[in-house]
Amino acid sequence: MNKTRTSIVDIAHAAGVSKSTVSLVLQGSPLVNEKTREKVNALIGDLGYVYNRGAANLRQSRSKIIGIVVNDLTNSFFAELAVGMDMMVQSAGYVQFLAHSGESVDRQREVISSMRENGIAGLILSPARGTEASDIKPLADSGIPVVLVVRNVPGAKVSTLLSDNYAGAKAAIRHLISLGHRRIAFMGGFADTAVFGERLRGYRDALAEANIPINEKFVIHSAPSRAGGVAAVERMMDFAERPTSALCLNDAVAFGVCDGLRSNNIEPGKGFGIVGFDDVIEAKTAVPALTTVSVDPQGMGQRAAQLVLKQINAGQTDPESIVTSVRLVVRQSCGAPVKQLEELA
Amino acid sequence: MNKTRTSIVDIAHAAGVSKSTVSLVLQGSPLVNEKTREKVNALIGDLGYVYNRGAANLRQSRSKIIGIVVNDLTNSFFAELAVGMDMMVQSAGYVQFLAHSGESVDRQREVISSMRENGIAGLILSPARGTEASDIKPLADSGIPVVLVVRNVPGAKVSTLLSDNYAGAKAAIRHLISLGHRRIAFMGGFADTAVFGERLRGYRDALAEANIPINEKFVIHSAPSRAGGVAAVERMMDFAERPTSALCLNDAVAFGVCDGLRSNNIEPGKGFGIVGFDDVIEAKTAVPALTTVSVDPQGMGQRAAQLVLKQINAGQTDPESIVTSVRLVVRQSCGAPVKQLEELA
DNA sequence: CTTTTAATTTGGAACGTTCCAAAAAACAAG
DNA sequence: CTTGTTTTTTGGAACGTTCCAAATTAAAAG
Repeated sequence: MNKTRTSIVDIAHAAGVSKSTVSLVLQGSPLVNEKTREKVNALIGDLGYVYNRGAANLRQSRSKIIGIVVNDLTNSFFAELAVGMDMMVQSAGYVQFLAHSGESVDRQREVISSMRENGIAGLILSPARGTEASDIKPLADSGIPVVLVVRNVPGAKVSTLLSDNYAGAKAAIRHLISLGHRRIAFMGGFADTAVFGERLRGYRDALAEANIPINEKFVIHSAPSRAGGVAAVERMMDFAERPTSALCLNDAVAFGVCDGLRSNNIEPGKGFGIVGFDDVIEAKTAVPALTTVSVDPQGMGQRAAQLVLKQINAGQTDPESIVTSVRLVVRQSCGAPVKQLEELA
Repeated sequence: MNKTRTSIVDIAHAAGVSKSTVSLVLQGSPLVNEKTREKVNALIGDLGYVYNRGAANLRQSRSKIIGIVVNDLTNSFFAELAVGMDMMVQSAGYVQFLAHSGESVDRQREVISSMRENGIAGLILSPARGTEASDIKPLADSGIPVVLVVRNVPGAKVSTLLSDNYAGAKAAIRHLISLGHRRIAFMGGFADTAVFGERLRGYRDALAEANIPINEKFVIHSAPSRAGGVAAVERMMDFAERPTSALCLNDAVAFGVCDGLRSNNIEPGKGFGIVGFDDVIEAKTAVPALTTVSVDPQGMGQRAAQLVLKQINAGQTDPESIVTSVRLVVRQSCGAPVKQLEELA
């Protein structure tokens, strides 16, 4: 109903002080006298004043807004990542523009440029497939800290926070080998992402280490989703010599593989060993509980937020590359007894 | 590297025109001469100018920012809801503050007040459990359109967009009855939410309609999550006379129920009929594919965004209450042949 | 070449803050 | 009562836009 929002000068007028004093009160300055502070604070409540952070941002030419762009919010791994960031960002007194690129680089470009116009202080980006260094260059050049999470972008000179995909995959394969498996597949994903490449490399190296020859047919490409997991199993059923177990690109694929096996009357975890990757929240409660490489997306989100906040506060700093460690959580789906392996650095 | 961001007056100076003219160009006004427009646009590219939307917002005292608060992003129903909103919001040229309240009203309050300080033009809220009318009153009073989605808040005089929980539950139960079930449970959820109440009411009425007496033991409360579904089954296994099927509060619970049945060696969809609610993306590909009441969260998100955008553009309008229709999607988990029932109003 | 009309351009105030240098007030010491 | 010190308060400029009324320029008409 108010024609015009009440401002700092309205309360200054009501309190019989200057707008500067009110401003001082607002920022909790120790310079102001206790009595005037009280008077002003009372008026703030009474007149229903709401602080205009936009005006402050303009004057100070810095904002308390962090941009977050996530490639796929409907994937629970990324949703949890976003939640982790959200926690950190909020508790640092910032707000976030959180957008979903849906794996579209065009969309991502639009969103980033819009965030830029709105004056973000930093950006956390979980890049869409196909993102190029040029997509983030202008931002970084203008001095806005950028942190890349989960996926890297070749050639980008910004900070990154990636999980140790190589070590995780290697640990998973070693475990399957220790259970006696020799015909081990790698399911899900396409060759165009760094994540896929690193995990596959871990798979290959672990097999080589155990002197198990690699059967290229056992690397089964498919969409990195639940449906992709089903598809991969269908493909596998045609093989003359079938694998006895599989490492999946991520948990979504692993669940799909379980589904696919069931519709072929194979009991996941009994007739076939499955290891996922990511340790999404449902991994624990699924039946069979999923053996998986735990990445702790929420924790990763928090670290990413901390990193960008640190860079914002420090002014410009050199890009930092962090690889977060990962651990294999052994549950039922690989057919092993339940126990937690210790953290592997 | 730039000490100071280049502004409208910098390019005005470079182009030898006034800042007003540049402003006109920026807003695509037809008043400006084609040649000057070109000159200005060229300079904008060359000098790497980026529009400062914050300054514009300040001057115009309206923004292009929409606040979205979601109670639980890690639940894929809400994640998809958010994605639907995101699409609509972006394509209308707005950006969004998207925050996750984690079902905490305190958190939600903080987040809303922070959004208010940052000058949102409208708010879409999927409220945390326990939200009260007073939590949104100040916003609504100051003329900012608010749209409540999925859950209602008693006493709040704002627009709402809810799905037809009652009709959906009723349709689901009728279907189970038509398949010959008589002992039907209702699993998941607690009595303190409106959604639970409405779905339960549909359950009761459908049973009453068929003259099936209601066994209060068959309403099994539990957390509205996958783990809650497992827990509900455990509870059920102790019953002397067990249900033969269940309507679950939502799909997450339904998946949990499948898990729980399997660990008791009951095959979901064969030994026990299950119907979910929401139709999340995995419902289709799960094994068995989940029979569920489809709510189309993404579509709902879009409609919510449209509604709030409409209200923003229309200035202040009266609150509007929309109930979105819902349809039963019959898949495998209830043991029926696959077919789609038509939309029920 | 003047007048009228239409097309373009332009200062400057305003939006709600912060920040600075400086003024005012309060207090203490001589 | 001065003077010096400390505490508190204060105008006014600035941030980067938009918007208005008015000025300037170009085109058309006479």
